[in-house]
Amino acid sequence: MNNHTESEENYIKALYHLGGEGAVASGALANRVGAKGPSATQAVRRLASKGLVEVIPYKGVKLTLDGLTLAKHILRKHRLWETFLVEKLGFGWEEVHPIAEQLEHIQSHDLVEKLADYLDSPVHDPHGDPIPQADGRIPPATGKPLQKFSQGSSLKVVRVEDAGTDFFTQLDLLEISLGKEYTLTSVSSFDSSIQLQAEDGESFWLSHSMSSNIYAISL
Amino acid sequence: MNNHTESEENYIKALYHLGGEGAVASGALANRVGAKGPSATQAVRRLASKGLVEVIPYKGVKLTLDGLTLAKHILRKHRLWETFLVEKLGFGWEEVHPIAEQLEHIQSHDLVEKLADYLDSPVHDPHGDPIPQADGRIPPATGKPLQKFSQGSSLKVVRVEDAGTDFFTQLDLLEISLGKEYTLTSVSSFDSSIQLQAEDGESFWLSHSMSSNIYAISL
DNA sequence: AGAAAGGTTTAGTTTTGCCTAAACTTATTT
DNA sequence: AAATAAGTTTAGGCAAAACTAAACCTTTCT
Repeated sequence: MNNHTESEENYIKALYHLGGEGAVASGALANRVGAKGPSATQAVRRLASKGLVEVIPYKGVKLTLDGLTLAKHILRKHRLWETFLVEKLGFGWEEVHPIAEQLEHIQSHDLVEKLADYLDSPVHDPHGDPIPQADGRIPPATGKPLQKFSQGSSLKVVRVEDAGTDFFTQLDLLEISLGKEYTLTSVSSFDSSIQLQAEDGESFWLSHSMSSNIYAISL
Repeated sequence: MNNHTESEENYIKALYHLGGEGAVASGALANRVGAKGPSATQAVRRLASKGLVEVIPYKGVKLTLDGLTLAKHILRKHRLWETFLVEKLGFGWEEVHPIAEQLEHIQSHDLVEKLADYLDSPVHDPHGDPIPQADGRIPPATGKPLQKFSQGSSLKVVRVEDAGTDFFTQLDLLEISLGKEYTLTSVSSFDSSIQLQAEDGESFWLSHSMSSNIYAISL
């Protein structure tokens, strides 16, 4: 009951991302894993026979408790590896996802815990996403999107959504990174773009599509 | 031509271990990868169609140049990961092999080179085995087995064969590790066991089966 | 040289995991 | 309420990778 294929783990992960503890349509699932409908239906049957999901035909698929536990464990590994890649090996945050997708399937309880220790038991990964802990608990996701802040507020960037390579490149260009602090100096009522002022006084504009993927807490 | 399955890589690795650049019988190959004869025959056909091996039916299988390059690259990854697991994560040298067998299949050129940098471009892994370099060159395997040394010689342990968990446990018990220096004080002509004296003056006996798996250089 | 032994390959089956095309359910629209 | 659209599942293939049983080369022994 401890032995899962990479494909199975990918479906479990997708299910968790799409629905959490709730039900997911097979089409959406197929889409997420990059497969066609029938492949998902079939995969889901295999998962059901292992007790990892519950299916109501034509309605949706839902993780069981076992499936949920597995999903969180895989996510834990994924985010620990991402942390390792950025913190220790010096990768940029846009590069780590595909590599962590491979590393998350490595099976060794010892390895995961030794890696976590080595990284000083991190609670957030390089994107600011919470890392599920060994006991299955998940730290709360912090921050709210930038455009939820009102003009004049001081804020600290704590998380960014994984919105593709171009998004990350743009972040790097603007020298935005986790922990940086800004003041929201202006909000355009025309296109919802916002203006941030950095601590050094420099200020710049951010499009709506940029700011909606950047999360911050107010200071 | 850059995309290989885990199974394929395992056959390539086995081929390299068994025969290096020379030919290997399909039975021995099957044995090494833990499969039956027909599975090996079939796998070898797949490899041949990708240009990684040359087959002479009923005679043997041989790595092509491409196959050899791939084999060395996998071995490089394997030994770099073993080094990481021991040096950075604090694993014992008897624990790392099965984990490295999984990690060696991770595909990312960047990852391998960043890992090597992070480990300060090591030339030997935790067992003293040479790590193939990025250009494909392999540092010479150093040392000769302990029983090749004559009484009275001073030596330094530089390599141990992977002779199973019990062997490593025994090494740990005797506090033998790479880099340690000893004087060979005595050789039994009866059972070929030998006596070593450590730098602190402590001396102990080693059976033939222990000493034949320990390699050293003379000082 | 002929026969037995040993190892290798072929033949046919199984499981995972993907695909396309066709059938079937559910939801929406008129 | 019937028809159509949209989404889901079944049916039937295909490739990788393993297996057993049977056929086939090689080598070795008498």
